[in-house]
Amino acid sequence: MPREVAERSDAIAAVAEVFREHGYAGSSLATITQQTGLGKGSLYHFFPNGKQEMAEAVLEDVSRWFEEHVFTALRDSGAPARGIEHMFEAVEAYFQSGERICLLGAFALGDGQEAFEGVIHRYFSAWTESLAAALLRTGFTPPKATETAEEVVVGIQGALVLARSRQDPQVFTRTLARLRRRIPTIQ
Amino acid sequence: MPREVAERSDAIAAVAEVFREHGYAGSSLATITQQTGLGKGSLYHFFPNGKQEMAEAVLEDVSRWFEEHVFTALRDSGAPARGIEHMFEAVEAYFQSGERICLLGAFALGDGQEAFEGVIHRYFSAWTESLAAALLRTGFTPPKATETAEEVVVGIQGALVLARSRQDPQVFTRTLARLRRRIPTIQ
DNA sequence: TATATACTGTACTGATTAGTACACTCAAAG
DNA sequence: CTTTGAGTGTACTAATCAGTACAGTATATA
Repeated sequence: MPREVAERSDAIAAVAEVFREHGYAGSSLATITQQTGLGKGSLYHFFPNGKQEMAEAVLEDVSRWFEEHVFTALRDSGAPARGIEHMFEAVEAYFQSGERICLLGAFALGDGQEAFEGVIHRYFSAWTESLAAALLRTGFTPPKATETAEEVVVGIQGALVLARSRQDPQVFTRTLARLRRRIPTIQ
Repeated sequence: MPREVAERSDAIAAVAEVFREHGYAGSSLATITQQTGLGKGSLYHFFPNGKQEMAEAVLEDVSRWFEEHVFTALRDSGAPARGIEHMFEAVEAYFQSGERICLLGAFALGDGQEAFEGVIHRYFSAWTESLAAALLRTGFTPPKATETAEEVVVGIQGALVLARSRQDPQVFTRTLARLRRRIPTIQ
C-alpha cells in the first residue's frame, strides 16, 4: 500500500468541502483529517498557522477562481454581452445548479465573519463592480447598470439560501433564468 | 445587590443575539453565559437538553414572530395589498434596515443545517406560500404570483448576505424598494 | 549510492468543550 | 412563620479541542 502524497492545491480543495459542509467553527481538526484523509502532519505542513490559514487559503482560492473564470470575462471590454452570458453559465456550473452553497456568503453570515471580512468584501465588490461595468458597456445607463448588477448578485446569493433551505435546487435555476431576462442584451 | 431573575422568553431573546453573532457551532457555552449574563444553572434550567434545545427554541421563536407579525397579515383574505405592504414594513424594521441578519438563513447555510432543517424548511415555505397567495388575491396570475413571491424572498435573503458582506446596510433598503416596485398593486 | 527535502503519522500537551450535580436564594402561597 | 419550587452559582468530569514535536518515508537530484 503506497503512501498517499498530496500537494497544497489538493489539500485546499478537500478542506473547502469540509468548510462547505460544516462551516468554520463546525469543522474541527478531527473532522477535517477524517473527511480529507489528510493527517495533522500534512495539514500543518501546508498550513502552518492552522485552521485560520486553511480558511484563508480556501476563501482566497474561491476568490481566485471567480476572478479568473468570471470577473476577467466581465472585464473584457470587447464583448460585454458574451462576458455576462459566460458569467451565468460559469455560476450555474460552479454552484452545481443550486446544490452547492457559496462559501463566501456562508462565511459572511456565519462565524468567521470578522476574521475574513477583507476577502469577503473584496469578492463581492469585485463581482458587483465588474458586472456593473459590463452592463454599462452593453448600453445600460450608469445608475441602471449599478442597480441591475446588485440585483443579479443579490438574486444569486438569495437563491442559494432558499435552495438550501427548501432543499429545492430548482429555486436556483429558476432565479438564474429570471435574472437573465432582466438583461435584454444577452437574450 | 439583588439577584437577577430571568424567565425563559428573556433567555431566548438573549441567546438569539449570541447565535446571530457567532453562529451555532461558534457559540460556546462560555460565550453564551458571558454574553447573556445567564449562568449555566439558569441555561440548563430553561433548556435541559442544552445547546441544541437553545437553538431550537430560538429558531422557533423567530418563526413564531414571523408567523404572527408577517404571515398572518399576508393570509388576511380581506386586504392582500395591505398585508404585503405590512410585510415590507415589518421586514425592514425586523432586520433593522439591513444591519441584522436572518438567523434562519444563516443556519441554513451554516453548521446546524441538518439538525434544524425542519424549522428552516417550514419558515421559508410559509413565507413564500403566504406571499404567493396574497399576490394571487391582488390579481396576479397563479404562475406570476408564485414566481414573484419567490423573487421577493430570494431578494430579501440575498440582500442580507450582501449587506453584511459589503458592510453596507443600504443594499438592503435599496433591494426592498426595488422589490416593492415589482408589485404595482401596493404602489 | 548519498543527500536533501517534501510530505506524513503519531504521541503528546494544556486549554476548552458540553454537560452534571447540587447546594443555595428568595419570592409567593399557605 | 413555613413550605415550596423556580431560578441561580459553582465546582466538577470526561471528552474533545487546536496546536506542537519529531521521527519516519519516499522521491528527486547529484
